[in-house]
Amino acid sequence: MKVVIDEPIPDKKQCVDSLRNVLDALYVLNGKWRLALILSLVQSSKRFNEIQQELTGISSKVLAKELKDLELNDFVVRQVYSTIPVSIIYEATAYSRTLKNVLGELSAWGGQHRERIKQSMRKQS
Amino acid sequence: MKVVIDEPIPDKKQCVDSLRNVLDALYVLNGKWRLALILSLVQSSKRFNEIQQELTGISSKVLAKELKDLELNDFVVRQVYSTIPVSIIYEATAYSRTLKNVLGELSAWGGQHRERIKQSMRKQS
DNA sequence: GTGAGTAGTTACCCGAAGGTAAGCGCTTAC
DNA sequence: GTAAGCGCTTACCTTCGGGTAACTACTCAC
Repeated sequence: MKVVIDEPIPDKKQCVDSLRNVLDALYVLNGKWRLALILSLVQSSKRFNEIQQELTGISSKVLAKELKDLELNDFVVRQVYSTIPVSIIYEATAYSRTLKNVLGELSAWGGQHRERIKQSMRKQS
Repeated sequence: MKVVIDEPIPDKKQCVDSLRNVLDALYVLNGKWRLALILSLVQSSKRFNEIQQELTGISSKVLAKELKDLELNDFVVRQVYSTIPVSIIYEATAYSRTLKNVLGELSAWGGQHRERIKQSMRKQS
């Protein structure tokens, strides 16, 4: 590891790296519903219609597409249980659960963000 | 079958709340460049062209639009310094810095996600 | 005055994301 | 047999995020 003195900002490399990491993460996680869908399934496995009820507003078309994508990328498993009639349950994989901290922080931030918005609404009126 | 305590999952409310929080957070933070742009400016204030070089691939049009959006939402301040010629510096606000944990977790996850992808590439070849 | 740099704006275009609505194959309930 | 629920699929359409490229207005250096 050679240290080069002509780097004005000391930890520039770290900055560039973390930027790249975030860009890479966004590449997979980007989308209106994706992270929320993962969170929903991490909280508990669900069937198609249950998810659709929880994520109010998502259309069946988009949900089906998102589930397929997430299955391909190993975030979700589609389990078919041979009950009568068959139950189709979507389950989060262990890999989805590596997003636990991300989702936790995002939820915390989202909560305080909503509070902030409420405050600024009050001021305006 | 109706159980008297008709909440089967003990902390269901928490689940629904965190889901709503994530949805609310995504509403503001969603977009291909948004979070990366915020991170870049949290790391250090920059001028227009510097940002464009760091976020390789972003067009001037999209960058200008994103900066305007972020300024409106109080994530970024556009500072004009009357040097000769004037320097226009974009700075992250304190509110951007409340995203520190989110960005940290996202970066950490992005890093290990890239490793994982590399592994699976190797297996396939 | 010519070229380069800064900080954008404008016009045009494309593709993907996402919404709407309808339908399908299956089964169970009435 | 008819309706209703489940798990989707299909066709259609709209919106918008985003890319390209050209251009502007200003200043400085040569």
